Order: sequence, then C-alpha cells, then structure tokens
Amino acid sequence: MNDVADRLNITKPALYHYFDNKEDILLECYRLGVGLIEEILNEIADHCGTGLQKVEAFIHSYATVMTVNFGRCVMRLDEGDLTSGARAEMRAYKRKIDRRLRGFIQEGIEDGSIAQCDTKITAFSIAGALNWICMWYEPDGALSAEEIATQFARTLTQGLRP
Amino acid sequence: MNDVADRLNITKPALYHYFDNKEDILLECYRLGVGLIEEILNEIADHCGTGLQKVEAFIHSYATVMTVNFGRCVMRLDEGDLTSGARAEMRAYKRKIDRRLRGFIQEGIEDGSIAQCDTKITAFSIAGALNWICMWYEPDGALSAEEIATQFARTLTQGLRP
DNA sequence: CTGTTATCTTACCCACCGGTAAGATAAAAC
DNA sequence: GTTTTATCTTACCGGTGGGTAAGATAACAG
Repeated sequence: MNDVADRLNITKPALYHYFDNKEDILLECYRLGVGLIEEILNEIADHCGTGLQKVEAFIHSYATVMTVNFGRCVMRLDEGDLTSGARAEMRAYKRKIDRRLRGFIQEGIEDGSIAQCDTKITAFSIAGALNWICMWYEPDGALSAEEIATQFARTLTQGLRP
Repeated sequence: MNDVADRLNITKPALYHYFDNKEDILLECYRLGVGLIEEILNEIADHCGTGLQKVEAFIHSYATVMTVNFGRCVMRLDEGDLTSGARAEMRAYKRKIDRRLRGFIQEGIEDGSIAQCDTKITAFSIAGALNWICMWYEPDGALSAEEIATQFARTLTQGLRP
C-alpha cells in the first residue's frame, strides 16, 4: 500500500480515503479487467456469425486484453488472497465468462461450424491457453500483442473445425 | 512457516534444521514437480513414435502431473516471489521443458504428423492450457484426473493434425 | 461569513511472520 | 565412556506492512 500511494504521489491515508482496504483496490482492478472482457463478449454476441467465428473473435480479443494491465489482473489475482465475500464475487464473474464461451462453442456445434466436442473441456483449454499469455508476454518482447492475438485465434480454432 | 511446521508436527526451528529458509522449501517443492515432468519427457523421448504421438503423450502425462501436489507447485510458484538466484534456476527449468515440447512439435512437423505451424506459439498455447488445469481441478470434482488427461490429449492434438 | 464536507498530511500502532539464540536430548563415533 | 554430531525445543527478535487517530487545508453551501 505504501508503494501504491507513492506511485500515485499521495500518502497512504489519502489512498484509504478512496478505498476501504487493500482487497477493495484489488477487486476494483479485477472489475475493470472483467469489464473489458464483458464488453468484448457483448460485441461478439451481437455482431458475429457462426459459433466458430464467435469463438475466434473471442480468442483474438481476450488475448489482447491479457496483454494490458487491467486484463492481467483478471488472471493474476489469486482467489486464495481474498475474503469469502470477494471470492464469491470473483467466482461469479469467472463463471459468467466461462458460461458465455461455452455458449459460443455450443452454438458452433449446433450450426455445424464446430465439431462435436465436450464444451466444458474445450472452454477450459481455450481459457487456459489465453490466461497463460500474461505469464510470458512482455511488452518489449519478440511477439507483439497483435501477433499473439492473431496467432492464437488461428491456432486454437484449428482444432475445433469439423 | 509456522503452519508448515505445525502440519509436520514439529517446531519451526526443527524445520529450519532441514531448510535454510522459506525459498529453499519452495524451490525444493518446485524441483520435485519439475522432476516429475522431466521423467515424463525422458520416457516419451525414448518410447514414442511420431512427433504427434509424443506431443499427445506429453499432454496426457503433464495434465496428470498438474493434478498432484508437487505438480501444482510448478505452476503456482510465482517468479516474482523469488530472489534472483532462485528465479534463474526456475527459468532454466521452464526453458528446458519448453524447448523439449517445441522439439516434439518440430519432430512432428518434420515427420509429417503435425501440420506446419509456429512451434513457439503452439507450445505456449499447449503449456498454457495444461498449466491452467491446476487452477480449476478439484480432487472431488466432476472430472477425474484421468478423464482430464485423456480429453486434453485428444482436444489439444486435434488442431495439430495436417 | 460560517458551517460542512471532501481531500489529504504527519505521526503512529500493532499483528504477523520469517528467522534466530541458546540450549536440551538422543544417537552415533571412536 | 566420553566426545561429537544430528535432532529438536522454548523463548524471543525486529522488519514489514496493512491500517488508523487526529487534525490541517481546501472547496463548497447557504
């Protein structure tokens, strides 16, 4: 908290004027990250065509989010560091996102753009690959955010086709 | 450290008789986990056939490791919590595993069992999906470790075929 | 001009936790 | 049987870090 306050050029009590406690800040960062993802989900649900196209668009956008600060929070924040109330909120967000991804996959299976598969396992494996991005992505690294997003969208949807 | 000592039914100084410090314990757990994975890699390199079969075997075994305690350590231990020496060791292990997975993929491309692809991105996406398992796996959950391993091996190799 | 609220500071507290000092006990070495 | 080494205990320490008490300053309302 000292470091955060320093970074903002204020004192710690000034920080505590705006937030109740540390968890409050963490959760707010998490909410911002989830907000980015939910925006994506809504856009996709409206605009895209087949289930496969929706999944592909989701992967592309989610990968991009994982390369920005608040996106990283969604992956980096550990449930074990939270009190039960905050943990419940976090789980609700996670479940919601998971449900929607599974929904896209299901749509794909129904419209024939995705091969028959277990939606749960498939969603978990896509989410895992995407979440993991923020563990190795470096802003000044060999791979740009755009490259990663494009390549992941291609690679991960490859296996879904009938 | 108090909790760890309690769990072992000894006092904290007894714990410090066997380990230099906290990082030493963390690193030792990490080494055990990495050991499990390296065993797998060696077995696979010896026994299996095509590149694709090696990758498939790797996924199956790695998924299984992620569901056991010391396997989890490999994913859960955060580089940021270590001193530079330990971090260097950890990175060396990671790089080694990554190199070998990429090697299997490369073999597959060369022997024609895997379609042309970017080995780096492919390896990262497989590793991500696998590492993520320990974030949602529960011993008493709906999916058994065996089921997860089998399904992941199938799902993740689906997209690699030419 | 006065009372009120929002904003922010200095100075401080204290629980927690990684780690240690000093020594007791038990086993092994010779 | 004495010395040495491995094992383990009680009692303690000090830094860290999340959080607060009390009050100053600035903005605003009436």
